[in-house]
Amino acid sequence: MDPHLLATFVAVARHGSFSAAATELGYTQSAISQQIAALEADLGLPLLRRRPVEPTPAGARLLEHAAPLLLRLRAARADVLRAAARPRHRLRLAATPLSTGPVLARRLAGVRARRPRLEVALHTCGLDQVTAMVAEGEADVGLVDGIAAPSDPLRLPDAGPMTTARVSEEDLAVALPVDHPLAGRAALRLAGLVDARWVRSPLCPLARLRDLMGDPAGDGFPTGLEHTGDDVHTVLALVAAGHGLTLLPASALTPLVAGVPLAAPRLVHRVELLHGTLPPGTADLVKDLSG
Amino acid sequence: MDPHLLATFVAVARHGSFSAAATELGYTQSAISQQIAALEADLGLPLLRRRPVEPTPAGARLLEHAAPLLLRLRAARADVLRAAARPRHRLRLAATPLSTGPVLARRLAGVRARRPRLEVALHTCGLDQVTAMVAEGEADVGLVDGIAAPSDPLRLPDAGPMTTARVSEEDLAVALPVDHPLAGRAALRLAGLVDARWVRSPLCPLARLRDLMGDPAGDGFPTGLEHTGDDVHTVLALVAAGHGLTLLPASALTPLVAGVPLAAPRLVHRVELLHGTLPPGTADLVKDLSG
DNA sequence: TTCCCTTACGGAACCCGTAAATATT
DNA sequence: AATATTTACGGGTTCCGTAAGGGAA
Repeated sequence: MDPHLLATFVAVARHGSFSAAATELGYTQSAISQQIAALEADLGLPLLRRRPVEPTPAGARLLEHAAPLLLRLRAARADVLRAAARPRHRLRLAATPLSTGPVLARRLAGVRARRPRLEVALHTCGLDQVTAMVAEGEADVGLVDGIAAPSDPLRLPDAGPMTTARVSEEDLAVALPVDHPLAGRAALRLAGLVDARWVRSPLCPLARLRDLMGDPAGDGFPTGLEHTGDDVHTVLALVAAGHGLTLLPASALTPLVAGVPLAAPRLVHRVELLHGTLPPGTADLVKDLSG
Repeated sequence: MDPHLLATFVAVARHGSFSAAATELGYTQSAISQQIAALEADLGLPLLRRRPVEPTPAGARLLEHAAPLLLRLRAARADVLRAAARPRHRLRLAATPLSTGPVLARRLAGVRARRPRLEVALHTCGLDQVTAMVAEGEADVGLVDGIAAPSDPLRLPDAGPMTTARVSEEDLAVALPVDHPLAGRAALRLAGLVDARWVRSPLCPLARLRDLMGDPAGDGFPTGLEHTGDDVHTVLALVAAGHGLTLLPASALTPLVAGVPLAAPRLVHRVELLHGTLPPGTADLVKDLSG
């Protein structure tokens, strides 16, 4: 189970082709063929069906393990190197789009005011990428958001030992078109909305909602439209146009949409700060950010 | 970061000696020396100080990553092989000692009554070993227990993607010597016991209690005596002899000790069932066990 | 000196590229 | 026939064992 072989296996499975994987990895097709053969010999099982190239059941299982394993390997390397790295006067932040609410923006402003020479780089992307960037040391600190019961921690993808700290919790609102029949309500219950049409987007993970409603595998929260991307503005526009509902922190609402407070179950939009071993000199800085 | 090198690094660090690690792993000292040199060259950092052999700060960080990484690697291999394995009429259970309460024992009896030809092997050991055994396929199903807020899942060590299911939740009791001044109380609050003397044992993880009391790094729950082992009987004897208090599920109490219900915070002793990909034919069996 | 790790060196195994063979569409 | 994977083979590298070389107690 050489990680090297595991990585080529993942590449082959992703491309569905030995030759394409070879091109990506800078090997010859022959080398890829030999590597896959070596991996299959090691496990004593066929992992890929050929022509067309697709994983066998055993291969599919291995694929589920491979990516997180390789990530943790990179994360371990990054963490060790980071522990021995020089102090920087540069803070690299990775954040999910909704994590940068007013609470954090204010704290970040405070940090910058106190340290005028500090350079801050902020990159926004999806949850998995944020955790991966923090794990691999491409970002010093990550900011992630999600929906949770009050004072419950977020459930984050596992990329090795990392520290999390609560940054803020904020009320959730159901975003609706302004002319929606429910737009006038004072508050809404989630249970009454499981059959409404929802916009599926990474900003509002419906699977998480089903989970919280005690219906993990169920078919609640049907989606008329699926949006891929990290863009809050787009989602608001989709909701305003009547494509479906979504759940957002109250501070993210705009005049484009109507926002009705979510009454029950009691859920919050939670923001957490995420980091591995911090480079020397940034520890107090992180403390300022987490409050 | 070859896992092979990582494994020898762990062995060397554990033994504090190149030669001892060589003996354990079946290599010559020279080979070990070269492997460590290769790992240090790969990372560009010294990982071990020599004479005496002990990890550098960077090496210490790597050690924290290495063990879980190697476990996940073995777990991935086991999971893939398991997916292709033959059905067995043998169920191998691994369980923490307190996980086998009356609820589970009854269900297990039911399963055996319905499947007379089924052989059951049960091994009890600590939490980390149970998860490792399940991950590596040495056990088909694991049973683990812990203290949690009601209907909250347990926090388990991470050994790769595994499925957990709630088996039972039971009230907790504070175990006291029968002649203890508090033994007559109708109920006790945990907050009033943070300064009492406790028996530290794997059966009642005090770190977890501090965590639940919102004092993760604190010095609450002082211990007069530390017990290592998986033995409930011994812990009860220690408590009865006045070495300290402990927290146990009500069903584990014996006449040796007095048990006072825990009133606040509301905590339960929770048992969960843990398994990876199940061998064909055992899926329904697991469903019976989890209820 | 003794113990223990490091370095030098040689043989075997491994890994990848070239190129020919083979299988599927 | 065309495309894509497998196999054969050779050169270069890696890896481990033997054996000699150092440094600390």
